[in-house]
Amino acid sequence: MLPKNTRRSLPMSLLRGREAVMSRFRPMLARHNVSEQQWRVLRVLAEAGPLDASDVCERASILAPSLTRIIKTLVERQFITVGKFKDDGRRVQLSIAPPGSALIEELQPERQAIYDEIEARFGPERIEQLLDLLEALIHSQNGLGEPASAEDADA
Amino acid sequence: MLPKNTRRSLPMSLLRGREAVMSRFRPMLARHNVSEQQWRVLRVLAEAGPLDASDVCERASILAPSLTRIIKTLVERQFITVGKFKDDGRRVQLSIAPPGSALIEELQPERQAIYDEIEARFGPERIEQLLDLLEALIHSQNGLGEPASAEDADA
DNA sequence: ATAAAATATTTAACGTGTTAACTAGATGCT
DNA sequence: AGCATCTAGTTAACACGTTAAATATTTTAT
Repeated sequence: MLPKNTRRSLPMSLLRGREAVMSRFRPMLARHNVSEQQWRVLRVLAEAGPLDASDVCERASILAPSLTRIIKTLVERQFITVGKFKDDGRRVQLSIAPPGSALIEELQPERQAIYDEIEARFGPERIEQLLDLLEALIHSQNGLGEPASAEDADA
Repeated sequence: MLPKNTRRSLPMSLLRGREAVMSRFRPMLARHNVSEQQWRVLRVLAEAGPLDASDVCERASILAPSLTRIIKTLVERQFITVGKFKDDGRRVQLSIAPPGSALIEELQPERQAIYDEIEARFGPERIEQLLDLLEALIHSQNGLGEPASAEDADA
């Protein structure tokens, strides 16, 4: 059956849930003039080393046109560097630069504190349950509506 | 402990989860030239009758500046009507108009089908679990970081 | 080798998210 | 009444989401 009201629907609840969590982190990011998405790009590059733009898009859940803009501002602020691959002139290699790493390290304690408070209020077990459910949800809906890539077939 | 990697974190998982669900509805909305947010406003007004702008913002999880723009386009397309309250010259009353109701009714079967497929893939029980967890998450984080309104005190 | 198809990224255009500042109308205080 | 304060909504400015189209490069097929 359809969700009767607007409040108990998957899209709305996921939106509100995300907002509830992000509202904790937003002030920290704002103080350092970094957007949510810029921060995700920095973290991905810090975690997974140099990557091409497509990989960053997928890992940070950012669309390519957005990433193009983000790259521009992060390079201007010297948080990342860009280079081209020798064997493929189309691809761009993104790497985190020292100021970028420094920012991540600087914010680490505050991130920790915020995450701890969220966990304390919601409960560590429920966080795990929620993450498991979300992962299952994502996988359950994978590769529908899209032209279906090769991997999804019956491998 | 902090989420080690970018994938298993609450903000990212909530974002991906929402995207997994919304990607099913987006083609339907696109075919009718209605944005996600415009659609939420229409549904809220259809469900809860005439409301002022603040109520719509809260129910549809849309910020006031966005709603101002959305109102403009929905009025132009005659999906809603606006009026002022007699007893309070600041407030705006929003009502759904016949073309708006018609659109909602027209899309109802397709919405149903999409929701059914999501449910079939993910499982009805897990949807309920997820909605319960999200509700708990939202309530657990309520009224933090904000100046703390009167109601939140110790009522 | 060359044209066609595929891939990686960018650009464009429009709508929304987000914060801050602004306007207008309502409330409260003296 | 008159002034400060609060509240509802709008405007402004900038960044991102989203789709479609464009560009450049690589791969595939002939």
